Amino acid sequence: MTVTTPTTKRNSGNSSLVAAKNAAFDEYYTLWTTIENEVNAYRDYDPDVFRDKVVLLPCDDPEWSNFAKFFALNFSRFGLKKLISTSYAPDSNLDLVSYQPTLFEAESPQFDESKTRINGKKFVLTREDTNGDGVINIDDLRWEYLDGDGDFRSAEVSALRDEADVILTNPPFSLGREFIRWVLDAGKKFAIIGPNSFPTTKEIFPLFQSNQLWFGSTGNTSDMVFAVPKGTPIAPADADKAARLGHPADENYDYTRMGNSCWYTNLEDRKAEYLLGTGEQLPRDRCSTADREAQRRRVGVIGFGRHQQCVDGGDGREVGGPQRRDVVEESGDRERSGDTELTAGQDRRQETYRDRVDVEQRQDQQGVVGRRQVGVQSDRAAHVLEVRVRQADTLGSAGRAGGVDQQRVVVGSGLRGRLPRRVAGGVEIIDEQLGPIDVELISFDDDECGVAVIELALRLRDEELGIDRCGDRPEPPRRHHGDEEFDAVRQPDRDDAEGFEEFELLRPVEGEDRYFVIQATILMSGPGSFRSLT
DNA sequence: GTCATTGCTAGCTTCTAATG
DNA sequence: CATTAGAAGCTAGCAATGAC
Repeated sequence: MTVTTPTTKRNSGNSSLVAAKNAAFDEYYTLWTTIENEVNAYRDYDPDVFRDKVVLLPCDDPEWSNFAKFFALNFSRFGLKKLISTSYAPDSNLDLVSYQPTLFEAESPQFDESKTRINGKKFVLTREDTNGDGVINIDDLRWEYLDGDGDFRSAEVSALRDEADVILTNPPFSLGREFIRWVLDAGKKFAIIGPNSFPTTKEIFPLFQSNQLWFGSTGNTSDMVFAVPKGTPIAPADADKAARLGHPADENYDYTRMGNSCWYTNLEDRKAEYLLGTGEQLPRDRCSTADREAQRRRVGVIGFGRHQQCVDGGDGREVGGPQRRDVVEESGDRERSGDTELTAGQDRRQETYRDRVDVEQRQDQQGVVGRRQVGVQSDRAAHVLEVRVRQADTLGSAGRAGGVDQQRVVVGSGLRGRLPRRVAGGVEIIDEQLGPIDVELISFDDDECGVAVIELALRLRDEELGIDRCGDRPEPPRRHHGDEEFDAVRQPDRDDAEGFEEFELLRPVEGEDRYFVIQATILMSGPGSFRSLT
Protein backbone atom coordinates (compact mmCIF):
# COMPACT_ATOMS: atom_id res chain seq x y z
CA MET A 1 0.00 0.00 0.00
CA THR A 2 1.38 3.32 -0.99
CA VAL A 3 0.38 6.47 0.69
CA THR A 4 1.40 10.03 0.65
CA THR A 5 3.81 11.10 3.24
CA PRO A 6 1.60 13.28 5.33
CA THR A 7 2.32 16.87 5.79
CA THR A 8 1.08 19.10 8.49
CA LYS A 9 0.05 21.67 6.00
CA ARG A 10 -2.25 21.34 3.10
CA ASN A 11 -0.24 20.84 0.00
CA SER A 12 -1.33 22.45 -3.13
CA GLY A 13 -2.22 20.40 -6.06
CA ASN A 14 -0.51 17.30 -7.13
CA SER A 15 2.82 18.20 -5.64
CA SER A 16 1.77 16.28 -2.62
CA LEU A 17 1.00 13.28 -4.72
CA VAL A 18 4.33 13.44 -6.44
CA ALA A 19 6.11 13.87 -3.17
CA ALA A 20 4.15 10.96 -1.93
CA LYS A 21 5.30 8.73 -4.71
CA ASN A 22 8.86 9.61 -4.03
CA ALA A 23 8.64 9.13 -0.33
CA ALA A 24 6.02 6.46 -0.19
CA PHE A 25 6.06 3.40 1.91
CA ASP A 26 4.14 0.23 1.65
CA GLU A 27 3.29 -0.59 5.18
CA TYR A 28 -0.37 0.07 5.72
CA TYR A 29 -2.12 -2.66 7.62
CA THR A 30 -5.81 -3.32 7.44
CA LEU A 31 -7.34 -3.47 10.87
CA TRP A 32 -8.85 -6.63 12.20
CA THR A 33 -12.16 -4.90 12.75
CA THR A 34 -12.19 -3.62 9.18
CA ILE A 35 -11.93 -7.18 7.92
CA GLU A 36 -14.20 -8.67 10.52
CA ASN A 37 -17.02 -6.22 9.92
CA GLU A 38 -17.01 -6.81 6.21
CA VAL A 39 -16.69 -10.56 6.41
CA ASN A 40 -19.47 -10.63 8.99
CA ALA A 41 -21.72 -8.93 6.47
CA TYR A 42 -21.11 -11.70 3.95
CA ARG A 43 -21.54 -14.40 6.54
CA ASP A 44 -24.58 -12.69 7.89
CA TYR A 45 -26.17 -13.11 4.52
CA ASP A 46 -24.85 -16.60 3.95
CA PRO A 47 -23.21 -18.34 6.90
CA ASP A 48 -21.73 -20.86 4.50
CA VAL A 49 -20.17 -18.35 2.19
CA PHE A 50 -16.71 -19.71 2.98
CA ARG A 51 -17.65 -23.29 3.74
CA ASP A 52 -15.63 -25.85 1.80
CA LYS A 53 -14.00 -23.00 -0.04
CA VAL A 54 -10.39 -22.26 -0.87
CA VAL A 55 -9.60 -18.75 0.26
CA LEU A 56 -6.63 -16.91 -1.21
CA LEU A 57 -5.07 -13.88 0.43
CA PRO A 58 -2.53 -12.47 -2.01
CA CYS A 59 0.15 -10.19 -0.65
CA ASP A 60 -0.77 -11.05 2.91
CA ASP A 61 1.98 -12.35 5.09
CA PRO A 62 0.42 -13.90 8.18
CA GLU A 63 3.32 -12.55 10.18
CA TRP A 64 1.77 -9.13 9.89
CA SER A 65 -1.45 -9.37 7.94
CA ASN A 66 -4.72 -9.38 9.80
CA PHE A 67 -6.32 -10.94 6.75
CA ALA A 68 -4.28 -14.09 7.21
CA LYS A 69 -4.63 -14.05 10.98
CA PHE A 70 -8.35 -13.52 10.77
CA PHE A 71 -9.01 -16.36 8.39
CA ALA A 72 -6.58 -18.67 10.13
CA LEU A 73 -8.28 -18.07 13.44
CA ASN A 74 -11.70 -18.63 11.92
CA PHE A 75 -10.62 -21.47 9.67
CA SER A 76 -12.76 -24.11 11.34
CA ARG A 77 -15.66 -21.85 12.25
CA PHE A 78 -16.01 -20.67 8.68
CA GLY A 79 -15.58 -24.22 7.43
CA LEU A 80 -12.74 -23.37 5.09
CA LYS A 81 -11.32 -26.09 2.96
CA LYS A 82 -7.99 -24.39 2.49
CA LEU A 83 -6.40 -21.05 3.21
CA ILE A 84 -3.58 -19.78 1.04
CA SER A 85 -1.70 -16.60 1.76
CA THR A 86 1.17 -15.19 -0.22
CA SER A 87 3.67 -12.48 0.55
CA TYR A 88 5.64 -10.20 -1.66
CA ALA A 89 9.43 -10.32 -1.80
CA PRO A 90 11.01 -7.47 0.17
CA ASP A 91 13.49 -6.66 -2.58
CA SER A 92 10.67 -6.29 -5.07
CA ASN A 93 8.92 -3.83 -2.82
CA LEU A 94 10.65 -0.60 -3.73
CA ASP A 95 8.72 1.20 -1.07
CA LEU A 96 9.99 -0.92 1.72
CA VAL A 97 12.57 1.00 3.69
CA SER A 98 14.04 -1.85 5.65
CA TYR A 99 13.50 -5.52 6.05
CA GLN A 100 14.26 -8.02 8.73
CA PRO A 101 12.99 -11.59 8.56
CA THR A 102 10.92 -12.48 11.55
CA LEU A 103 12.00 -15.07 14.04
CA PHE A 104 9.21 -17.25 12.72
CA GLU A 105 10.93 -17.41 9.38
CA ALA A 106 14.54 -17.16 10.49
CA GLU A 107 14.18 -20.08 12.86
CA SER A 108 12.44 -22.28 10.33
CA PRO A 109 14.46 -25.09 8.78
CA GLN A 110 13.69 -23.87 5.28
CA PHE A 111 15.00 -20.36 5.98
CA ASP A 112 17.24 -19.07 3.20
CA GLU A 113 19.11 -15.81 3.59
CA SER A 114 18.95 -15.05 -0.07
CA LYS A 115 15.41 -16.16 -0.79
CA THR A 116 14.03 -14.26 2.14
CA ARG A 117 14.78 -11.07 0.24
CA ILE A 118 14.07 -11.96 -3.36
CA ASN A 119 11.34 -14.56 -3.13
CA GLY A 120 7.78 -14.32 -2.04
CA LYS A 121 6.36 -16.82 0.39
CA LYS A 122 3.35 -19.06 0.35
CA PHE A 123 1.50 -20.01 3.52
CA VAL A 124 -1.02 -22.81 3.46
CA LEU A 125 -3.49 -23.93 6.07
CA THR A 126 -5.53 -27.05 5.43
CA ARG A 127 -7.77 -29.24 7.53
CA GLU A 128 -4.71 -31.13 8.63
CA ASP A 129 -3.80 -30.63 12.27
CA THR A 130 -0.09 -30.51 11.62
CA ASN A 131 1.02 -29.92 15.19
CA GLY A 132 -1.48 -32.30 16.68
CA ASP A 133 -2.88 -29.88 19.22
CA GLY A 134 -6.44 -30.73 18.33
CA VAL A 135 -7.33 -27.48 16.62
CA ILE A 136 -6.71 -26.01 13.21
CA ASN A 137 -5.28 -22.54 13.56
CA ILE A 138 -2.41 -20.34 12.56
CA ASP A 139 0.02 -22.69 14.29
CA ASP A 140 -0.75 -25.27 11.65
CA LEU A 141 0.36 -23.02 8.81
CA ARG A 142 2.96 -24.50 6.51
CA TRP A 143 5.05 -22.19 4.41
CA GLU A 144 7.58 -22.25 1.63
CA TYR A 145 9.28 -19.81 -0.67
CA LEU A 146 7.65 -19.08 -3.96
CA ASP A 147 9.74 -19.44 -7.07
CA GLY A 148 9.19 -15.78 -7.89
CA ASP A 149 8.68 -12.62 -5.91
CA GLY A 150 5.00 -13.18 -5.19
CA ASP A 151 3.63 -10.66 -7.66
CA PHE A 152 -0.03 -11.53 -8.08
CA ARG A 153 0.37 -11.38 -11.84
CA SER A 154 2.96 -14.13 -11.86
CA ALA A 155 2.11 -17.54 -13.21
CA GLU A 156 2.49 -19.26 -9.88
CA VAL A 157 0.23 -16.84 -7.99
CA SER A 158 -2.23 -16.90 -10.87
CA ALA A 159 -2.30 -20.66 -10.47
CA LEU A 160 -3.19 -20.17 -6.83
CA ARG A 161 -5.93 -17.79 -7.94
CA ASP A 162 -7.30 -20.47 -10.21
CA GLU A 163 -7.35 -22.87 -7.32
CA ALA A 164 -9.13 -20.41 -5.06
CA ASP A 165 -12.85 -19.79 -4.67
CA VAL A 166 -12.67 -16.47 -2.83
CA ILE A 167 -9.91 -13.89 -2.88
CA LEU A 168 -9.57 -11.15 -0.30
CA THR A 169 -6.87 -8.60 0.24
CA ASN A 170 -5.92 -4.97 0.40
CA PRO A 171 -3.95 -4.68 -2.83
CA PRO A 172 -1.81 -1.73 -3.83
CA PHE A 173 -4.34 0.85 -4.93
CA SER A 174 -2.30 1.64 -7.98
CA LEU A 175 -2.73 -1.98 -9.03
CA GLY A 176 -6.25 -2.29 -7.76
CA ARG A 177 -7.97 -2.09 -11.10
CA GLU A 178 -5.58 -4.57 -12.57
CA PHE A 179 -6.13 -6.77 -9.57
CA ILE A 180 -9.90 -6.69 -10.04
CA ARG A 181 -9.47 -7.60 -13.67
CA TRP A 182 -7.13 -10.40 -12.65
CA VAL A 183 -9.76 -11.78 -10.29
CA LEU A 184 -12.72 -11.38 -12.61
CA ASP A 185 -10.88 -12.92 -15.53
CA ALA A 186 -10.79 -16.10 -13.51
CA GLY A 187 -14.41 -15.75 -12.48
CA LYS A 188 -13.62 -15.68 -8.78
CA LYS A 189 -15.41 -14.15 -5.85
CA PHE A 190 -13.48 -11.41 -4.17
CA ALA A 191 -13.46 -8.58 -1.65
CA ILE A 192 -10.78 -5.95 -1.70
CA ILE A 193 -10.16 -2.50 -0.33
CA GLY A 194 -9.71 0.25 -2.87
CA PRO A 195 -10.05 3.98 -3.33
CA ASN A 196 -13.52 5.41 -3.65
CA SER A 197 -12.54 6.82 -7.00
CA PHE A 198 -12.70 3.40 -8.62
CA PRO A 199 -16.27 3.79 -9.84
CA THR A 200 -15.30 6.89 -11.72
CA THR A 201 -12.66 5.12 -13.74
CA LYS A 202 -13.37 3.83 -17.16
CA GLU A 203 -12.20 0.35 -16.25
CA ILE A 204 -14.32 -0.06 -13.16
CA PHE A 205 -17.47 1.84 -14.00
CA PRO A 206 -18.58 -0.64 -16.66
CA LEU A 207 -18.10 -3.39 -14.13
CA PHE A 208 -20.52 -1.59 -11.83
CA GLN A 209 -22.93 -1.21 -14.66
CA SER A 210 -22.90 -4.86 -15.44
CA ASN A 211 -23.08 -5.92 -11.80
CA GLN A 212 -19.76 -7.63 -11.85
CA LEU A 213 -18.86 -5.86 -8.64
CA TRP A 214 -20.33 -3.46 -6.15
CA PHE A 215 -19.44 -1.68 -2.97
CA GLY A 216 -18.97 -3.76 0.11
CA SER A 217 -21.09 -3.46 3.15
CA THR A 218 -18.93 -1.60 5.59
CA GLY A 219 -16.46 1.19 5.71
CA ASN A 220 -17.89 3.01 2.74
CA THR A 221 -19.37 5.90 4.60
CA SER A 222 -16.66 6.72 7.04
CA ASP A 223 -12.96 7.14 7.25
CA MET A 224 -11.08 3.86 7.23
CA VAL A 225 -8.33 3.51 9.81
CA PHE A 226 -5.05 1.78 9.01
CA ALA A 227 -2.13 0.82 11.19
CA VAL A 228 1.33 1.97 10.18
CA PRO A 229 4.76 1.18 11.59
CA LYS A 230 5.83 3.22 14.56
CA GLY A 231 7.44 6.43 13.49
CA THR A 232 5.68 6.66 10.16
CA PRO A 233 5.08 10.33 9.48
CA ILE A 234 1.40 11.01 9.92
CA ALA A 235 -0.42 14.29 9.95
CA PRO A 236 -1.37 14.98 13.56
CA ALA A 237 -4.94 15.61 12.49
CA ASP A 238 -5.10 12.17 10.92
CA ALA A 239 -3.59 10.50 13.95
CA ASP A 240 -6.01 12.39 16.18
CA LYS A 241 -8.95 11.35 14.10
CA ALA A 242 -7.82 7.74 14.04
CA ALA A 243 -7.60 7.94 17.82
CA ARG A 244 -11.09 9.35 18.01
CA LEU A 245 -12.25 6.47 15.89
CA GLY A 246 -10.90 4.14 18.51
CA HIS A 247 -7.31 3.63 17.47
CA PRO A 248 -4.83 5.71 19.42
CA ALA A 249 -1.18 4.93 18.85
CA ASP A 250 -0.04 1.91 20.81
CA GLU A 251 3.31 0.30 21.49
CA ASN A 252 3.31 -1.53 18.18
CA TYR A 253 1.71 0.79 15.67
CA ASP A 254 0.68 4.29 14.87
CA TYR A 255 -2.66 4.79 13.16
CA THR A 256 -3.94 7.02 10.44
CA ARG A 257 -7.17 7.34 8.56
CA MET A 258 -8.12 7.59 4.92
CA GLY A 259 -11.36 9.11 3.85
CA ASN A 260 -11.32 7.58 0.43
CA SER A 261 -11.02 3.87 1.08
CA CYS A 262 -13.82 1.38 0.79
CA TRP A 263 -14.61 -2.23 0.03
CA TYR A 264 -15.33 -3.62 -3.39
CA THR A 265 -16.74 -7.06 -3.83
CA ASN A 266 -18.82 -9.45 -5.82
CA LEU A 267 -19.79 -11.36 -2.72
CA GLU A 268 -23.40 -11.32 -1.72
CA ASP A 269 -24.68 -9.53 1.31
CA ARG A 270 -28.04 -8.38 2.46
CA LYS A 271 -28.74 -5.78 -0.16
CA ALA A 272 -30.87 -7.61 -2.63
CA GLU A 273 -32.52 -9.82 -0.09
CA TYR A 274 -33.28 -7.22 2.50
CA LEU A 275 -34.74 -4.54 0.39
CA LEU A 276 -38.45 -4.94 0.18
CA GLY A 277 -38.08 -8.44 1.47
CA THR A 278 -36.61 -9.62 -1.76
CA GLY A 279 -35.81 -12.88 -0.10
CA GLU A 280 -39.42 -13.76 0.24
CA GLN A 281 -39.74 -13.71 -3.49
CA LEU A 282 -37.22 -16.45 -3.74
CA PRO A 283 -37.69 -20.05 -2.83
CA ARG A 284 -36.54 -21.24 0.51
CA ASP A 285 -33.40 -22.64 -1.03
CA ARG A 286 -32.53 -19.29 -2.46
CA CYS A 287 -29.15 -19.50 -0.89
CA SER A 288 -27.84 -21.17 -3.97
CA THR A 289 -25.42 -18.86 -5.59
CA ALA A 290 -27.13 -19.20 -8.92
CA ASP A 291 -30.44 -18.04 -7.57
CA ARG A 292 -28.93 -15.12 -5.79
CA GLU A 293 -26.94 -14.15 -8.76
CA ALA A 294 -29.98 -14.32 -10.95
CA GLN A 295 -31.92 -12.23 -8.49
CA ARG A 296 -29.17 -9.70 -8.22
CA ARG A 297 -28.86 -9.38 -11.89
CA ARG A 298 -32.54 -8.92 -12.24
CA VAL A 299 -32.71 -6.06 -9.81
CA GLY A 300 -29.44 -4.43 -10.68
CA VAL A 301 -28.14 -3.78 -7.24
CA ILE A 302 -25.14 -1.61 -6.78
CA GLY A 303 -24.00 0.75 -4.17
CA PHE A 304 -23.66 1.23 -0.48
CA GLY A 305 -25.23 -0.74 2.25
CA ARG A 306 -24.75 0.00 5.88
CA HIS A 307 -24.96 -3.04 8.06
CA GLN A 308 -25.34 -3.12 11.71
CA GLN A 309 -22.34 -4.81 13.09
CA CYS A 310 -22.65 -8.29 14.41
CA VAL A 311 -20.02 -8.46 17.05
CA ASP A 312 -18.04 -11.61 17.05
CA GLY A 313 -17.86 -12.90 20.54
CA GLY A 314 -14.68 -14.70 19.65
CA ASP A 315 -16.02 -18.08 20.56
CA GLY A 316 -18.02 -18.81 17.53
CA ARG A 317 -21.08 -16.99 18.68
CA GLU A 318 -22.33 -13.85 17.12
CA VAL A 319 -23.69 -11.56 19.72
CA GLY A 320 -25.45 -8.28 19.47
CA GLY A 321 -27.21 -6.94 16.47
CA PRO A 322 -30.20 -8.41 14.76
CA GLN A 323 -30.07 -11.65 12.93
CA ARG A 324 -31.00 -10.45 9.56
CA ARG A 325 -31.95 -13.72 8.01
CA ASP A 326 -34.68 -13.89 10.56
CA VAL A 327 -35.76 -10.43 9.68
CA VAL A 328 -36.41 -11.32 6.14
CA GLU A 329 -38.00 -14.60 6.85
CA GLU A 330 -40.31 -13.12 9.39
CA SER A 331 -41.08 -10.26 7.16
CA GLY A 332 -41.97 -12.74 4.49
CA ASP A 333 -44.39 -14.45 6.78
CA ARG A 334 -46.04 -11.24 7.66
CA GLU A 335 -46.24 -10.16 4.14
CA ARG A 336 -47.71 -13.40 3.00
CA SER A 337 -50.33 -13.15 5.64
CA GLY A 338 -51.28 -9.83 4.22
CA ASP A 339 -50.36 -8.00 7.37
CA THR A 340 -47.99 -5.17 6.76
CA GLU A 341 -47.73 -4.46 10.45
CA LEU A 342 -47.78 -0.77 9.98
CA THR A 343 -46.99 0.81 13.25
CA ALA A 344 -50.23 2.60 13.83
CA GLY A 345 -49.94 5.36 16.33
CA GLN A 346 -46.23 5.23 16.33
CA ASP A 347 -43.89 7.62 14.76
CA ARG A 348 -44.92 8.19 11.22
CA ARG A 349 -41.76 9.99 10.64
CA GLN A 350 -42.85 12.06 7.77
CA GLU A 351 -40.23 12.69 5.24
CA THR A 352 -39.37 16.28 5.14
CA TYR A 353 -38.38 17.49 1.78
CA ARG A 354 -35.73 19.91 2.52
CA ASP A 355 -33.44 22.13 0.61
CA ARG A 356 -35.83 23.30 -1.99
CA VAL A 357 -33.39 24.84 -4.33
CA ASP A 358 -34.37 25.54 -7.84
CA VAL A 359 -31.71 24.56 -10.23
CA GLU A 360 -32.51 24.25 -13.80
CA GLN A 361 -32.47 20.78 -15.22
CA ARG A 362 -31.83 19.06 -11.95
CA GLN A 363 -34.29 16.96 -10.17
CA ASP A 364 -34.22 14.47 -7.44
CA GLN A 365 -37.53 13.07 -6.60
CA GLN A 366 -38.36 11.02 -3.64
CA GLY A 367 -41.27 10.02 -1.57
CA VAL A 368 -41.97 7.64 1.21
CA VAL A 369 -43.74 4.76 -0.35
CA GLY A 370 -43.85 2.20 2.34
CA ARG A 371 -43.13 1.24 5.86
CA ARG A 372 -43.72 -2.00 7.52
CA GLN A 373 -42.59 -3.82 10.55
CA VAL A 374 -40.41 -6.67 9.54
CA GLY A 375 -39.96 -8.53 12.74
CA VAL A 376 -38.77 -8.57 16.28
CA GLN A 377 -35.05 -8.98 16.22
CA SER A 378 -33.67 -8.54 19.65
CA ASP A 379 -35.04 -9.02 23.07
CA ARG A 380 -36.92 -5.82 23.23
CA ALA A 381 -36.77 -4.09 19.94
CA ALA A 382 -38.86 -4.36 16.85
CA HIS A 383 -37.49 -3.25 13.54
CA VAL A 384 -39.42 -1.38 10.98
CA LEU A 385 -38.38 -1.13 7.41
CA GLU A 386 -39.16 2.13 5.77
CA VAL A 387 -39.04 1.99 2.03
CA ARG A 388 -38.73 4.95 -0.22
CA VAL A 389 -38.68 5.22 -3.93
CA ARG A 390 -37.26 8.22 -5.59
CA GLN A 391 -36.30 9.19 -9.01
CA ALA A 392 -32.64 10.05 -9.18
CA ASP A 393 -31.73 12.23 -12.03
CA THR A 394 -28.66 14.11 -11.10
CA LEU A 395 -27.87 15.97 -14.20
CA GLY A 396 -24.69 17.89 -14.41
CA SER A 397 -21.08 17.37 -13.68
CA ALA A 398 -19.96 14.26 -11.99
CA GLY A 399 -18.04 14.17 -8.78
CA ARG A 400 -19.99 17.01 -7.27
CA ALA A 401 -22.14 15.10 -4.95
CA GLY A 402 -22.40 18.02 -2.61
CA GLY A 403 -23.77 20.10 -5.37
CA VAL A 404 -26.28 17.46 -6.20
CA ASP A 405 -27.34 17.29 -2.63
CA GLN A 406 -27.78 20.99 -2.32
CA GLN A 407 -29.57 21.21 -5.57
CA ARG A 408 -32.14 18.66 -4.73
CA VAL A 409 -35.47 19.67 -6.04
CA VAL A 410 -38.70 18.27 -4.89
CA VAL A 411 -41.05 17.53 -7.68
CA GLY A 412 -44.20 15.64 -7.89
CA SER A 413 -46.06 17.86 -5.53
CA GLY A 414 -49.01 17.45 -7.80
CA LEU A 415 -49.32 13.97 -6.37
CA ARG A 416 -49.74 15.16 -2.83
CA GLY A 417 -52.63 13.41 -1.25
CA ARG A 418 -53.11 11.13 -4.18
CA LEU A 419 -53.01 7.50 -3.24
CA PRO A 420 -51.85 4.61 -5.31
CA ARG A 421 -54.67 2.92 -7.05
CA ARG A 422 -54.96 -0.80 -7.38
CA VAL A 423 -55.17 -1.92 -10.92
CA ALA A 424 -55.00 -5.30 -12.49
CA GLY A 425 -51.62 -6.74 -11.77
CA GLY A 426 -50.27 -3.96 -9.66
CA VAL A 427 -50.55 -0.40 -8.50
CA GLU A 428 -51.01 2.66 -10.57
CA ILE A 429 -50.03 6.20 -9.90
CA ILE A 430 -50.25 8.42 -12.88
CA ASP A 431 -48.83 11.85 -13.17
CA GLU A 432 -49.31 13.68 -16.39
CA GLN A 433 -45.84 15.09 -16.43
CA LEU A 434 -43.79 12.64 -14.47
CA GLY A 435 -45.24 9.38 -15.54
CA PRO A 436 -46.54 6.46 -13.63
CA ILE A 437 -44.18 6.10 -10.70
CA ASP A 438 -43.73 9.34 -8.86
CA VAL A 439 -44.97 9.18 -5.30
CA GLU A 440 -45.31 11.96 -2.82
CA LEU A 441 -45.82 11.53 0.90
CA ILE A 442 -47.98 8.57 1.58
CA SER A 443 -49.72 8.07 4.85
CA PHE A 444 -49.98 4.59 6.14
CA ASP A 445 -52.99 5.09 8.20
CA ASP A 446 -54.52 3.23 5.34
CA ASP A 447 -53.09 -0.25 5.33
CA GLU A 448 -54.26 -0.85 1.83
CA CYS A 449 -52.20 2.05 0.78
CA GLY A 450 -49.20 0.59 2.54
CA VAL A 451 -49.61 -2.63 0.68
CA ALA A 452 -50.10 -0.71 -2.49
CA VAL A 453 -46.90 1.20 -2.29
CA ILE A 454 -44.90 -1.88 -1.55
CA GLU A 455 -46.39 -3.40 -4.61
CA LEU A 456 -45.54 -0.28 -6.46
CA ALA A 457 -41.92 -0.55 -5.49
CA LEU A 458 -41.84 -4.17 -6.45
CA ARG A 459 -43.38 -3.37 -9.74
CA LEU A 460 -40.78 -0.73 -10.30
CA ARG A 461 -38.13 -3.28 -9.81
CA ASP A 462 -39.61 -6.33 -11.34
CA GLU A 463 -41.61 -5.10 -14.19
CA GLU A 464 -41.54 -2.60 -16.88
CA LEU A 465 -40.23 0.46 -15.13
CA GLY A 466 -36.64 1.23 -14.66
CA ILE A 467 -35.44 -2.30 -14.78
CA ASP A 468 -32.44 -3.40 -16.64
CA ARG A 469 -32.86 -7.08 -17.04
CA CYS A 470 -29.22 -7.81 -17.37
CA GLY A 471 -27.84 -10.26 -19.76
CA ASP A 472 -30.02 -9.21 -22.60
CA ARG A 473 -28.33 -5.90 -22.89
CA PRO A 474 -25.06 -5.46 -21.03
CA GLU A 475 -24.94 -1.78 -21.78
CA PRO A 476 -28.06 0.02 -20.67
CA PRO A 477 -28.73 3.27 -22.44
CA ARG A 478 -27.12 6.13 -20.62
CA ARG A 479 -27.22 9.82 -20.81
CA HIS A 480 -24.25 11.86 -21.75
CA HIS A 481 -23.42 12.80 -18.21
CA GLY A 482 -21.09 10.33 -16.69
CA ASP A 483 -21.47 9.68 -13.03
CA GLU A 484 -25.06 10.29 -12.22
CA GLU A 485 -25.37 6.70 -11.31
CA PHE A 486 -22.72 7.05 -8.68
CA ASP A 487 -24.24 10.24 -7.41
CA ALA A 488 -27.57 8.61 -7.18
CA VAL A 489 -26.10 5.88 -5.12
CA ARG A 490 -24.44 8.17 -2.69
CA GLN A 491 -27.32 10.50 -2.30
CA PRO A 492 -29.69 8.37 -0.28
CA ASP A 493 -27.01 7.45 2.14
CA ARG A 494 -26.68 11.03 3.13
CA ASP A 495 -30.33 11.83 2.96
CA ASP A 496 -31.27 9.85 5.96
CA ALA A 497 -28.26 8.51 7.72
CA GLU A 498 -30.11 7.35 10.76
CA GLY A 499 -30.97 3.77 10.25
CA PHE A 500 -30.17 3.88 6.59
CA GLU A 501 -29.75 0.33 5.49
CA GLU A 502 -29.78 -0.41 1.85
CA PHE A 503 -30.71 0.85 -1.49
CA GLU A 504 -31.05 -0.37 -4.97
CA LEU A 505 -30.43 1.63 -8.03
CA LEU A 506 -32.67 0.74 -10.91
CA ARG A 507 -31.10 1.57 -14.18
CA PRO A 508 -32.98 2.69 -17.24
CA VAL A 509 -34.12 0.17 -19.75
CA GLU A 510 -34.78 0.71 -23.37
CA GLY A 511 -37.05 3.65 -23.84
CA GLU A 512 -36.65 4.83 -20.28
CA ASP A 513 -34.09 7.35 -19.19
CA ARG A 514 -34.93 7.78 -15.54
CA TYR A 515 -33.05 6.23 -12.69
CA PHE A 516 -34.90 5.09 -9.62
CA VAL A 517 -33.57 4.42 -6.19
CA ILE A 518 -35.34 2.16 -3.76
CA GLN A 519 -34.00 2.99 -0.36
CA ALA A 520 -34.61 1.16 2.88
CA THR A 521 -34.23 2.61 6.33
CA ILE A 522 -34.45 0.54 9.44
CA LEU A 523 -36.26 2.00 12.40
CA MET A 524 -36.42 0.41 15.78
CA SER A 525 -39.12 0.46 18.36
CA GLY A 526 -38.53 -0.41 21.94
CA PRO A 527 -41.30 -1.10 24.39
CA GLY A 528 -43.63 1.82 24.34
CA SER A 529 -41.41 3.93 22.21
CA PHE A 530 -40.30 4.21 18.69
CA ARG A 531 -36.98 5.49 17.64
CA SER A 532 -34.50 5.31 14.91
CA LEU A 533 -31.44 3.22 15.18
CA THR A 534 -28.65 5.50 16.18
C1' DG B 1 -37.00 24.98 31.67
C1' DT B 2 -36.01 27.22 27.38
C1' DC B 3 -33.33 29.29 24.12
C1' DA B 4 -28.93 30.91 22.23
C1' DT B 5 -24.25 30.28 21.71
C1' DT B 6 -20.12 27.75 21.40
C1' DG B 7 -17.24 23.84 20.52
C1' DC B 8 -16.45 19.36 18.70
C1' DT B 9 -16.39 15.83 15.26
C1' DA B 10 -18.05 12.08 11.95
C1' DG B 11 -18.67 11.88 7.56
C1' DC B 12 -17.84 13.25 3.91
C1' DT B 13 -16.56 16.93 -0.16
C1' DT B 14 -13.53 19.70 -2.52
C1' DC B 15 -9.35 21.01 -4.48
C1' DT B 16 -5.30 20.31 -7.22
C1' DA B 17 -1.78 19.85 -11.17
C1' DA B 18 1.74 16.42 -12.75
C1' DT B 19 1.61 12.58 -15.57
C1' DG B 20 0.92 9.51 -19.45
C1' DC C 1 -7.95 14.64 -21.62
C1' DA C 2 -8.47 11.31 -17.96
C1' DT C 3 -6.42 9.94 -13.94
C1' DT C 4 -4.46 10.18 -9.43
C1' DA C 5 -3.54 4.17 -2.74
C1' DG C 6 -4.16 12.37 -1.40
C1' DA C 7 -4.89 15.91 1.86
C1' DA C 8 -7.44 18.23 4.73
C1' DG C 9 -11.15 21.52 5.13
C1' DC C 10 -16.16 21.95 5.52
C1' DT C 11 -20.59 21.36 7.72
C1' DA C 12 -24.70 19.26 9.83
C1' DG C 13 -25.65 17.46 13.95
C1' DC C 14 -24.94 17.00 18.59
C1' DA C 15 -23.60 18.13 23.31
C1' DA C 16 -22.14 21.33 26.62
C1' DT C 17 -22.51 25.69 28.50
C1' DG C 18 -24.41 30.09 29.62
C1' DA C 19 -28.02 33.59 29.96
C1' DC C 20 -32.45 34.52 31.21
